[in-house]
Amino acid sequence: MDDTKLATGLVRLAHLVSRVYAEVSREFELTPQQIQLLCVLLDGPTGMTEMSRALGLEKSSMTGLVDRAERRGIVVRVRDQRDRRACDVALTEQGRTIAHAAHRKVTAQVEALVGAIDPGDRERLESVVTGIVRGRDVLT
Amino acid sequence: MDDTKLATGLVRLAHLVSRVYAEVSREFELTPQQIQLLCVLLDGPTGMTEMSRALGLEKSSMTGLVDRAERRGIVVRVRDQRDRRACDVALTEQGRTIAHAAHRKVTAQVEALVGAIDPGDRERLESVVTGIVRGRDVLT
DNA sequence: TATTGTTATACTCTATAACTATA
DNA sequence: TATAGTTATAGAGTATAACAATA
Repeated sequence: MDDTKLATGLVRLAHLVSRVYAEVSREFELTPQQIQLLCVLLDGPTGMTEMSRALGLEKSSMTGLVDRAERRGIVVRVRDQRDRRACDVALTEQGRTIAHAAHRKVTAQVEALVGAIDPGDRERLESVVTGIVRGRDVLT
Repeated sequence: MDDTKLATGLVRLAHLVSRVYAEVSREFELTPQQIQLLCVLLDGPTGMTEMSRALGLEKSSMTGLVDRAERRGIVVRVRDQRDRRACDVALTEQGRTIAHAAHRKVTAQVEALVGAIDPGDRERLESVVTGIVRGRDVLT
């Protein structure tokens, strides 16, 4: 009974997925973090504080990340009218296009990684992975 | 038939694992990359070129990574006697201790993330995940 | 006073290009 | 010439601490 075998496998699988993420990001000439930012913005929170929590970053790190993303024209800061300390981050049109395209590519490549597996296994794996992730992550 | 559900779940899982990795690394006052380096050295290649391939890094990035790891006393460069251009990187005693401890912690936390699942499912999943990862990754 | 976000600073990570030394 | 690794450089990511503006 090796209680760590599944965990070890999942860690390795996660590394493989990270590699895919990095490769796809490069195709768009962006960093993995910038792609991640775009994907969060697709259907996640938009405030700096909320996003830094979602991404597990300090607020000051968010500032820099958004600064650089803004310089690249993929997001814009929008001042919040109700609370003038706050701001929302919004995708530009280019940002949204890249977000969707990157998501599609990553998904396709990860799917290719998984390859052909028994449909029953697929369903089991899906439900386990979904169970693990549910409520713990905002990312795409 | 949603062909992207599993892939999306795996991407999210990868992010969660990265978070676990980052948190554990912090406990040891090392970066995720340094912990990864230690884990590769536990049973992977030891030459600079081989390792850079295993980690998906440029040789020059490896140089810096190993420089900093060496400064921290967790690895040492050992000159290769047969080929005097090359060097092996070896774990120090402290490095080996940290590598094992970090691996245990990461594994335990991911295992906790997985939670209780049917033993039959677990076995199936193990073999599926192992199949996906086999031959594609050296990391722990 | 508490919260939102930024600035200043220091380190780390990474890639590209040019290089040294050895094979 | 080809290979193993380093150096130089530039940009990106991150955290901590101190700060400004607003609530």
